[in-house]
Amino acid sequence: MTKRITTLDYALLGLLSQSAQSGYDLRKTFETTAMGSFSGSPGAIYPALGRLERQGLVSGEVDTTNELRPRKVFRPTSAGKKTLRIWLARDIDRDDVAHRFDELMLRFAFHWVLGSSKATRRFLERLLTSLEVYLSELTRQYKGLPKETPLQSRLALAAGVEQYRASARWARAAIKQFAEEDS
Amino acid sequence: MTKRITTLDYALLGLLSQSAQSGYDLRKTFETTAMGSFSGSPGAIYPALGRLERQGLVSGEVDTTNELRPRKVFRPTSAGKKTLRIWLARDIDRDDVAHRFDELMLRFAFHWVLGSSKATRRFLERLLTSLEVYLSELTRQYKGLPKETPLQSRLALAAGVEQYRASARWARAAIKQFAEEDS
DNA sequence: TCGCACATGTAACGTGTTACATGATTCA
DNA sequence: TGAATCATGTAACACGTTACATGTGCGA
Repeated sequence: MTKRITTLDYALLGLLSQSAQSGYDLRKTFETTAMGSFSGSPGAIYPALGRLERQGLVSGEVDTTNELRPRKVFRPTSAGKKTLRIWLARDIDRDDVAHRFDELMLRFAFHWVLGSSKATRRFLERLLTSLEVYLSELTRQYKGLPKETPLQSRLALAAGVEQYRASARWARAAIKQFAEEDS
Repeated sequence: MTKRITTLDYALLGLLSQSAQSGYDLRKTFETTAMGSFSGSPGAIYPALGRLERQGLVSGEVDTTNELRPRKVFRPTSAGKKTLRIWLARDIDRDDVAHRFDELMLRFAFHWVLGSSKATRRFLERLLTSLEVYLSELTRQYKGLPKETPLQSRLALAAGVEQYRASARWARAAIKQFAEEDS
């Protein structure tokens, strides 16, 4: 009965895979970068680190190089790395693009952990397929709007369509970049 | 001490402004349309309707036209309509586009409630400005990435940039549509 | 000396998710 | 008869937000 892991947990695991850090360092990353959407208030991140430590996914040790002002530095355990890799390689479906798109992008950002550009290629291809599925659904919805639908509502839906179209273009360009490389 | 109102609450208020509906109707809307991102599990929506009713923002009455199978139909009160309008006309800042973009689009979708296309024009112009502010921030972040940044992380940030660029283009086009009209 | 950045946490609170509960009607 | 749809809800649980608590070191 392994416990449920949240997106924030995965974000922490990914960041800690880049470099061992303290809770404070992680907070600053959330505050200053585009990853801020995954929060980073102390009331979220310190409990999350505690949970991950209890589950054996990260281990924290107090840094004593600077005697006063101790920091607790966390790094992923091998179990944590495995958990992260499983998440990264998960399959993608329509619901992921429809409701959890930023989680998908977070996964992609950490995809370097897997090492193989083959896995990344797979990810991007599945992403593009799901994007196209969802885009055709959205377009159908747009065309099927009752004619009395207010212009604003119509445009709001169109905004979503444009965002997803941009993402699909991006995915196609990204695939090309990874097609040229080898793993 | 007015209670905090969640995005789901506003979504419900907006939908009920279009037409009086039961909880079940609302759930189906969330399930079948792009508004699904704002959830709509029974465990979220029925309590939300109860809260709104206790706060006097909606009123529900049992529909007896169909004797068996009673439905409780909700409609916004005048206080509820006012609350909704205040939310719709709220100012937009950088944090809204950075962390709550779909909430902004939800607001825009319900903007017909305000009646005046002047308010909508204002909304779109503020939105565009905030988008441009955030876009320049993201671009700066992109250019400032350390050169050892993995390609995947770099591309993930680029995906965000492309999404926001698409939104800015959309906003410019929308402004034109509302500039032509009068209110 | 004042305030800010460093650094880690806890407590109250409310909300959403998941799963369950109930029961009638319609259709195959 | 059994499954799906209509229709409304409740209960357990855990998570995130907001606000608070505490204390050091450094620069103006």
